[in-house]
This record gives sequence, structure tokens and C-alpha cells, in this order.
Amino acid sequence: MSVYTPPILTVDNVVFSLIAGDLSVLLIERANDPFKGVRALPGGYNAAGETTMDAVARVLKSKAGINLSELNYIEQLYTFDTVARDPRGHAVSVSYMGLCRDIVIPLDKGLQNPQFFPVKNLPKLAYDHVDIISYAHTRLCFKITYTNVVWALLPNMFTLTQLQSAYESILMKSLDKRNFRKKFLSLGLVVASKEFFKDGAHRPARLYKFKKQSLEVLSRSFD
Amino acid sequence: MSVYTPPILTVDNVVFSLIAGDLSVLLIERANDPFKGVRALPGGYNAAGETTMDAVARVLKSKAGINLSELNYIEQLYTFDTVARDPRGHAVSVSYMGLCRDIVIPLDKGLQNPQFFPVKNLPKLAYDHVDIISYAHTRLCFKITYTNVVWALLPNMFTLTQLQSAYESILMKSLDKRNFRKKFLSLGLVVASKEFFKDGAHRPARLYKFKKQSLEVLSRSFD
DNA sequence: ACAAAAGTGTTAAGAATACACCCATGT
DNA sequence: ACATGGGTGTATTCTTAACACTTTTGT
Repeated sequence: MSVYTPPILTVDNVVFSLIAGDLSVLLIERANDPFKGVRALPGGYNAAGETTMDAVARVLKSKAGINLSELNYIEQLYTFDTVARDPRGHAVSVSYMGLCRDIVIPLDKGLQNPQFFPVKNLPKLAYDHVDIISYAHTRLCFKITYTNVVWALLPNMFTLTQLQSAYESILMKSLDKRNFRKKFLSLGLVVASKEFFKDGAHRPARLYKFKKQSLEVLSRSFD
Repeated sequence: MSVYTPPILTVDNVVFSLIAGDLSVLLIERANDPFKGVRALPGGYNAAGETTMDAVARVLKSKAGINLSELNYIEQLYTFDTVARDPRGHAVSVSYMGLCRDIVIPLDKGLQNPQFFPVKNLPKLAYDHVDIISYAHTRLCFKITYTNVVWALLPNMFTLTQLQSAYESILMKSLDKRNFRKKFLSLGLVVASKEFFKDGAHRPARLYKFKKQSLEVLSRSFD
């Protein structure tokens, strides 16, 4: 094994957030070739001695100015390894999905122009990043039906309409209001607060919060 | 990036089979240190220019004498990357789960003593391979409830008792016979043949087969 | 005739779906 | 008073879960 040369190892991070009601993904603009100026997931090299999560944290900070702790949830997705995915040579990429609330992206000169883009209207992307995003989106669609993971995308207190609209944005289909509420409340994941959200000329909406802001797997699944 | 050194990349393959009614996993015996003589998953280095699936195929053949094509199903599981998992240095391992029927393991001198071991009674294992097997088992438990993937573990023709027993071995719990049959048949994944399986002093059992021997995702899930 | 596994049906409880109107507020 | 989004209930269908006896065969 003395002549063994490993492929290059990279990480790529799909960070989802609900921006103006749309499921959106964080993209940077590549600073160098290949794909200079093209939008891409925040990603980069993984050196020996550093875990893939360490690499994700480092890259997220250096390219998008975001701390890993600003993500409420993160999980590993899949490792993309086709030999031709990087024109420079064989690069194997471990992908992650992160979820966050409305987040302030710093406007720093050192960063690679990080911005959120709605998933339903993505720009041209570098590498196989469309596939990675699509994989992440599929995973998220499943995950919100059998876990409480939406908490990671919502503010601490939210209305049931906001909650339903989060599901609708992710699943990209509309749901029946009465059935949604009945079912979600029967799962017992959220508690009603005594506060209301007032917003314009209509009845104020009761605010709810999740009992646990950590991953719970449901006994019966949703939708 | 000229000083960039990637971690070593390896693959590990969890091959499940039902042996004498027990969910079992293929293990080899390590030929060299570290963990010389200890049981381990068939795994090994992944060189640049080769996909992880290529590496899985190569390793499976060279260490266990099995061709990738003898597996009816294979999927990538997860990438294990804790820095301390290999005492020799940082090694990132992409793990796979393969499923096969009763298979003939060659008794070849060049091989690393490949054998199937029941999951409920595993020997001491090298590295973090217990964790990898446990991850694979969990994945398989989920997968059999929302897909037709058991086909990959069963012979072409099988009785409903065999099918139920496959579910019971994997899920490690017993199921109600009438409910199991009613539900499984209502899914429409299998067709009854006109043949029967005779086996001792009792009523012969009708043989069934799967309509499709490829992955199908069910609309409603099972169990 | 008996031992051993195959095969079969009903009832009750819970979950999913479809669907339309009144309520509280600001202007 | 009206426009806006918030909030609620019922009936039907489908799914799940619990449960025990008869059938076919070989010895």
C-alpha cells in the first residue's frame, strides 16, 4: 500500500432556510476556476486529522460567514464520488444538510457572496450540486413526515398557519387546513402559548412552540 | 492547497443474508495488524480514480471471494469519519449495505476466512464495525417497512411463512400471522404461483414470488 | 389418530380524507 | 360594513389490531 493515493476529500453543505415563505438554499459564488463566478454550495477540502463536520464548520465560516452553531440541525446526507464530478481530478464529497431560521448573512468582503436562493428557482450551479440539493430536498421531505425536524426552520414561537406553510413550502403541495391542524396537534409535539400574533386587519393567531427543540421520531408518520 | 493532505479513504461493506432463518452478516478475519485475527467487515482502501462502489467490488472479491453481482441489492449507508477510528491514522470510511440470498462462500486459501455470523450474536469486531453493522441493521429495519427490499434476501419462490419469518428475523419481533398475510397481500407486491413447497408431515405451503425484483417504494408503509 | 405447519375472517378502534362556515380584528 | 386571515366539526372510508379454529399432509 505504499503507492496508495487517496482521492481528494471534500465536504458540501446544503443549508436550508425558509426565506419569505420559500424553502431556500444557501449558495456562494465560486472565487476560482473551475466554475469561477458560478453559484455553488459552500464546500471545500477536508484535510487529514479533521472530521467532515469540522470541515463543514470551517468552510461555512470562511466562505459564508456563518457559524455552525447558527444551524439548529445538521445531518450527513450522502457521499458523492463519481470520478468525473470534479474536472481537476477525483474528488469525493461528503454532503451535509443543515437547517436554520432566518439568519443574518454578514456582508463581509472576505466572503464569497453568500445568499439564499429559493429551491424552486435555482441559478446555474457548479459541479453536481443540483443533484446534492435535490437529494437533500428529498431527504427533508421524508424527514418532516416522521420527525419533528421542522422546529429547526421555524422561529421559537409560530402560528399554525406558519407551521402549515412550512410544510407546504417543503413538500411543494398544499394541505387541508383543518386536517393539518387536527393531526399535528394530536401528535403532541407543540404546546399552545397564551400569546397571539397580530398582523393586519384580521383575527390574531395563537402562537405555539415545540415542546422539544431536538430531534424526535414520531410513532405514526405524517401526511 | 499545495500542502493539502487528504485522509485515507476506505470502504466497508455490510453484507446481510438470512442464514438458517437468522439475519447474518458477512465477516472476514483480519490478516494484518491492527486487529490481526479479529473479525471485521470486508473493507479496504479506496484509491483515486476508483469509485467507492468499485472499491467495494474489488474488496469483496479479493477478501471474501464474492462477486458484486451476487448481491441482489446494494446501497450506500453513511460515511464514518471520526479521527480516532483507525489507530494508524485518520481514515474516512464510506459504508455500504448489500443484501443477498443463500450464497456459496468459496473456501479459497487466498481469502480472509469469510463467514456469516448471526447479527444477534456477533464476535468481537475490529474498529467501529459494530457501529456500522448496527447502523445498517437500523436502515434495513426501516427499509423493509416502506419498500419491497426483502426480495433481495429471499429465494425466487418462497412461502408466506418464509416471508414473515424474514420480517421477524430482521425486525427481531414476532408478527401476527393473519394480519401479516392480509396486509402483505393487499400491497400487491407478490403473486401466488401454482406450486407448493412440501416439507415434512404437514400441509404444503403455496409458493409466491415478487412481481418486481427491483426496489419499489410503497405508498403506505408496513408495520 | 396424531403431530405439525398452512391457511383463513370478523369485529372494534383509530386514522385519513373530504368538505364550508363563523370569528376577531383593523380600516 | 367589509375585507382579511384565524379558527372550528362531522361523516365516510380505510387501516390497524386483536384474536382461534380448520385443513392438509406424513408417519
